[in-house]
Amino acid sequence: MAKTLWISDVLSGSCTGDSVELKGWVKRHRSSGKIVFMTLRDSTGEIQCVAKKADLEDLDFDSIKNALIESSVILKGKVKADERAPGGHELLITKVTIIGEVNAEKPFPITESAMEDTEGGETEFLLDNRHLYLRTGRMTTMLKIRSSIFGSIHSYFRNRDFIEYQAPSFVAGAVEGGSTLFEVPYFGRKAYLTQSWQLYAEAAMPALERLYTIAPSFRAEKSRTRRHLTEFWHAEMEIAWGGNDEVMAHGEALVRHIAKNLLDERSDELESIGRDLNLISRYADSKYPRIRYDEAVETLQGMGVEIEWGQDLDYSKEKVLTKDYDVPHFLTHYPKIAKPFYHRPDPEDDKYVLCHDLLAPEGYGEIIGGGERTWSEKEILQRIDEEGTPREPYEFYIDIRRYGGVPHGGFGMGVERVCSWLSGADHIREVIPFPRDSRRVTP
RNA sequence: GCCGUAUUAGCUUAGUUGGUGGAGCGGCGGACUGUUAAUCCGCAGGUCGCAGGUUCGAGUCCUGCAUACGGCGCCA
Repeated sequence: MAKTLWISDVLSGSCTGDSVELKGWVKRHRSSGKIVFMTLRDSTGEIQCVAKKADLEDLDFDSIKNALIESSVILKGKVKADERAPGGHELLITKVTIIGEVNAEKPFPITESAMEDTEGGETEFLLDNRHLYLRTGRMTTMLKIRSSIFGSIHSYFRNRDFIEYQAPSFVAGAVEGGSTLFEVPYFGRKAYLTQSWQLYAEAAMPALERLYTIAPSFRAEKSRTRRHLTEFWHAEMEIAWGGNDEVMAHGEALVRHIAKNLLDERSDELESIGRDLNLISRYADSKYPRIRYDEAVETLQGMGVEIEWGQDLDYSKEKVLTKDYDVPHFLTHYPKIAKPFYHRPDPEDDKYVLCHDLLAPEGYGEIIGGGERTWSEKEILQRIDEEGTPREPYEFYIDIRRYGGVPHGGFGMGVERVCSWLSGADHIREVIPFPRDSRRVTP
């Protein structure tokens, strides 16, 4: 039963003239009485198959003529090069085996009309039928792009002697603000789903020195935007003996590595969804500029945008700011009052912290947040007290500083945000198989 | 939490100043030996989101509710 021949093999021309067996699903289908044209798809592509009544037994002819969309079939036949076939090759069918029938009373619900571009992304119907929508061309392409990006993250870090390291998903305390924690019952106590690997990564930093992960993070944000999910995949790294600049250099190199690999591995897929490859080349080859928070605020004020020093830069301001950039850029040195305690104050001016965000162009916004950590015991206690944060839940975190603290830092990258940006998706939901947001946990 | 928009057949939708809800796709039946989202003929399929109200009469006007989608704050 194992499958050894894929549609992409046939389309490449390597078996033209051969008698072959193809396994796949019926994508489309048109018949003219004594001839049937059907499009067979598998994970690698689609090919036109032709059944002529004279070439096969009546039973086989009828079964392929009546096979509904998404029926699974095994077709035997001869591969022929033919200019009239989309893709240049077709299969002349001689034998048909229907493996999984589709019932006419409940035909495949995802029709062309259901996938017509309705304003601003996917309809409720497609979201409800996500389990079936996955097998359509656009979703299949997105999943391949996503896989390439995950692979690139692993190869970037592993090629540089980073150790992959896992943190728990059940945690007792917050990384970000407490309001965005998912609370789960835990044998009579309360636990939370993790928002970030970071605090646990810092614990392993003295052991491994260079570490990374790709894992889900959970944020109970009610945000309904094209860049938010409640469950997203988080690529995070942490390095010992490094500061903000080193971490930023890794962030830039990682993103460029992802863009370059994506061009190498998935150019066809990018083009099939209408993505301009020149943009991806530019992201792969350019340096990413770095600007300080103060400069950004001045620029915005110069443009007449209402913003006061100390205020965080929200999405609308990011958009104004990134309008004139055609590559990602870093925003650094935010005011201390806008950031949590684990960001290290700048020794040259402690109004600021040593941090950075990487903002993607084309209006996609923040894809990376990172920086240097507050690494001495004295400084971390001071920062926690300044913020009015209770010490107790962070005792283990403070301990790390009590036993040979060293300068260190890291970043977190929203993998779906990167996928969404590089693929040019309208909505972050398009790049994850089963998206989770504040209103949807099904299917 | 806030603001906005929508809800008509399995899907995408039309529906005028209130007067017996139309179409395309998909499905079923038929014709057709080179189609490209094939074409042509026919058939089935609707508590117009739910509950009230106004009216001789409501898909259409009003009120409430539900659900969804879009956006904001926050963030990756």
